[in-house]
Amino acid sequence: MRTHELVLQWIEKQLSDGDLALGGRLPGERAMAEQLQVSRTSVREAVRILEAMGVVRAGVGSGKDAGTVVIAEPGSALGSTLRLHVATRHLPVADIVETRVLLESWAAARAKVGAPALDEAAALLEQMDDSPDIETFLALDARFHVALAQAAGNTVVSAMMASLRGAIENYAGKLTGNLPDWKATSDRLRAEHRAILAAVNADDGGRAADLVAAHIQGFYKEAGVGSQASGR
Amino acid sequence: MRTHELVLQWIEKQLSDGDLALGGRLPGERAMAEQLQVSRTSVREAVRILEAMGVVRAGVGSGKDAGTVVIAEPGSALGSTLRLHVATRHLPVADIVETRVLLESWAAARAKVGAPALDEAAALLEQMDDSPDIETFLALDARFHVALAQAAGNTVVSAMMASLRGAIENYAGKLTGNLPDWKATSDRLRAEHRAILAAVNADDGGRAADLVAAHIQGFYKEAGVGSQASGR
DNA sequence: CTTACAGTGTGGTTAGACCACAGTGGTAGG
DNA sequence: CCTACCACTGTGGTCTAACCACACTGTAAG
Repeated sequence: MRTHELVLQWIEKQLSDGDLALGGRLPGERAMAEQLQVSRTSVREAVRILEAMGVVRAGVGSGKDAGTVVIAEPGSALGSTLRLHVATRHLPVADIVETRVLLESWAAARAKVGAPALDEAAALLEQMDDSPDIETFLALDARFHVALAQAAGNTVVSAMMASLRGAIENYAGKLTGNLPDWKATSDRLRAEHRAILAAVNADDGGRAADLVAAHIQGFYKEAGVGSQASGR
Repeated sequence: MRTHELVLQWIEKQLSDGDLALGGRLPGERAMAEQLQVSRTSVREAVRILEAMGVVRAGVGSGKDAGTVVIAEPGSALGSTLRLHVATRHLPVADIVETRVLLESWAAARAKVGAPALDEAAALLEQMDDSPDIETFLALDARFHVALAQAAGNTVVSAMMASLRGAIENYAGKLTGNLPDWKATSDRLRAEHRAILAAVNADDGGRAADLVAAHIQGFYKEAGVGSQASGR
């Protein structure tokens, strides 16, 4: 077994045993190295991996943002991983879109009326009305979809949904260039968002799921991603 | 931007541009360091991250298994990430099981009759008949479920399903200790497997999906993971 | 022709040094 | 007394240079 894996095991055990909790701080790299009798390099490699997994965040200096602290951001981490695999052509964009439809439809159908995330989603829609800028619109759109997914109350589905979105974020941005009329498209997307949210709030899960599926597929279809789409 | 991120960007660009393909070899660590004008340490941190993502595999020595080669194993990588997050108590096991049911049901419903993966699944069932050993049985069971998921033809769903399974593999192993009668349980699981496969081969997707959902939920319920189950 | 072995290039690991950064606390100047 | 400055301390970030184990390759000895 390689040295940095030993460090990983040790840290994972600390987490499992509850000796290290969310928001907690890892010992300094030098301290860990001495404690485990390994070099600081090996400790750093382990920390790097955990950072890539969204399990910790490393900060220099001193004070509240300093040191290596335990966080919980599986979404961005999974997103980076998927993005890389898309780059290797092993994961077709079409499969990602299809999976997104699957997860988001399920989440829309299961969304709990009254969930705080739904209020956030509504607020985001208001902001989108005043955002003609494409970048801003897409950023808010992403947050809207994540909020919707969170309303279903399954953290794993939320994380995966966010990661799928993140994996093809750049890709989606480029696709807007294919659109003939951005204003018309964004108006339509806005209307669809409101319809989806209304269906969810009316506790009509089936309708909400159908609307979400059509919403996502419609965008990629208009932008030129068919079911046989090639990567990039 | 940190140095190792620069290296990551460079490698990702090589992948995106097609200069580096699946099965391809990265330049040696020393060569990359010189080419990018960074230290070998930073190159190694980048490689570690890619390795954790299942994008590359590093091997010592020389010859076929040596060097750092591009692979595509998102499943195990995502699984490790999820497992760590389960350790932080941020991802409840119940959510993982629920997501597994969602993905596998979908895959069972979409499985293409005649897919090679179905033949493999059938062969695995034969092997399971001769495997009274719990460990062997569970390993084959995992492969059976993955094969079933692959028959739907969506690489992202396959990878995620495999990762979910992997994330709670140890957990599932411990759960078998809760079972009153392993032989009875395994006989039932075997029968359910055959029923699922039969439904898929009969192109009865709806029935296959229902059977899969009941199969997975049944196991965890019998082993003591309720919908409100706590992690570990 | 076979065998043994030095050579070469790979990743794996280590030690030690220096840097930038951000709080902390003492101190000199107002 | 108060304020502004600045050295101090501990954090992660980076780099260099060396050595190791490994696995193949080519060559030389038998």
